[in-house]
Amino acid sequence: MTLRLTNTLTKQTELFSPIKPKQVSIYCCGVTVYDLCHLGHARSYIAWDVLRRYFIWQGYKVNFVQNFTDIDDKIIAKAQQEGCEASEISERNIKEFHYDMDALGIIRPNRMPKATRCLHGIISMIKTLESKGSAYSVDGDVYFSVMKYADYGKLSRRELTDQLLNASGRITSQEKAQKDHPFDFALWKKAKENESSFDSPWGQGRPGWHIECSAMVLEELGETIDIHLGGADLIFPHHENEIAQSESATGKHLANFWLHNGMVNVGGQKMSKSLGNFTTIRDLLKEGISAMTLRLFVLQAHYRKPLDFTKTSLEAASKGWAGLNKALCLGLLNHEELGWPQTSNSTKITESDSRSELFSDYYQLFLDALEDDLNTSVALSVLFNLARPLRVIAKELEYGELDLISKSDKKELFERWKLLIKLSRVLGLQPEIFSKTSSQNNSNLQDSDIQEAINERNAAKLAKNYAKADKIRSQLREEGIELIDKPGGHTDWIKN
RNA sequence: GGCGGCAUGGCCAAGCGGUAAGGCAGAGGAUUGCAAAUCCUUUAUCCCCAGUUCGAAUCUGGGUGCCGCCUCCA
Repeated sequence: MTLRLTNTLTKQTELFSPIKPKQVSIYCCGVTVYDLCHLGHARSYIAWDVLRRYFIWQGYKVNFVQNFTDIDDKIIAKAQQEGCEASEISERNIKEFHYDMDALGIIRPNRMPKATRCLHGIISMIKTLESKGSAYSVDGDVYFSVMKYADYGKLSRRELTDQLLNASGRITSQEKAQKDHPFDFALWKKAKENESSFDSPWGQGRPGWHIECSAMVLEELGETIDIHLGGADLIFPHHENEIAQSESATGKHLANFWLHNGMVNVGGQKMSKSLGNFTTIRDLLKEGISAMTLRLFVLQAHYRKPLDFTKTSLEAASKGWAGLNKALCLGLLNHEELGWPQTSNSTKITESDSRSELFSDYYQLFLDALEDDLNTSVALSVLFNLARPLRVIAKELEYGELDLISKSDKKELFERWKLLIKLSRVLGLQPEIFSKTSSQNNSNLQDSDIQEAINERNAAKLAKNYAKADKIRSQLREEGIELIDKPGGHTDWIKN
């Protein structure tokens, strides 16, 4: 295999080779659980889900760890606002996080440690850093000394002296006074009054933001891991600081590969909580945007590039998915007519049996695309090309022209469909079977009412009373019911 | 001020030196009483200028515009 990934550390697209053969250790920076996740989070975790599915597909044993930051200023602020414990806020949002990620079809990480449950490892690492002279404490706060780490800035490629101090305007004057160097950062923060806090050798307090990841990587995966993941906005300072801490503490490289995903933009600007221009995953799902549409939307762009979120682009993805889904559903809904074996809608990703001789060129294109730094745009184009003839069949089935398809064609089509299903699964795209009488029926009409209206319209059509027929049709349309006339006088309907 | 990214058809988006994937929209066609839905066909020389090369969207230099990061951030 020849997987190539763009490594932020070297700025090169490098051949990936794991520390242990056929095994890969991955750490992914998770969310701070103070609120619902938005589309930006979805993009990040969908991209990394595809990376993980690729490894599983290729027979790797993947150990994927992703943290929950369950204690921080915003969680504390929200708890005070709601008059509850910080843990209530974080536990609630962890549940919400799982709900959204499960809905998006993201495979759950093998382990999801919480910062507040890793205090032992965190404190022990801070002590190590203190003993090595990389950290110092000031009145209950502990800081990491950036000048003690020679390679500081190697990930984000910046010279501290060239940086605008306090560009974000978020540093307090107290902090400034305590620090030896302006870029020193907190490992442990002294608790303010009435704040959730934990015991430590430095008094009551809580861990700084960066240290939890360093401690968790060490505890869960070891000193050096294969891949470290996160959003591009974490490169500096978060990942830079993580490297400084971990490498100062262990003397080893933290991660061989650093991968960063690009941001989701809105009107050219980054989607973020602080700008208030975000759309939550929950809202999108509630609006009826399907999880697979969101996956397709995200995967149509390369993971490292910015992706602009607009209503139009989402609609385009939705329609694109509808077409792909039609092909994917073919073998599940119409296997009897086609004489195909019944296939379960399994979600399993396996390498075995997915290399069909008939369509090895598609297979190869797809594999090459993913191995080229996760080029999901090209991978998707393979899927669409694979799906096209299947969509034709779906249409012919609808019109009862099945006898036009020869037996050998049916067999070949089955191979094509099987490959499509399997490759789609690597991208996490699962067929979504909708019944027209879905529970989300928001119109007041019963199925029987609709059928009655259709009968009435068909009678009008036979009498060539088209004005009446069209009136019935437009009335139904206002209720969100779209009529589909089929040959032979039969009329089907779908709900928009 | 420093570091980094991006600029491809109406919109989104691949492309990594050999003459532009894919999705959406549009147009034409099949089908239809007309529609809708569906399927088929079809639409670009790649921000500007200068260079390297037999050949550049792709490399080099110079512009222009947009965005991200510089201690909340996926």
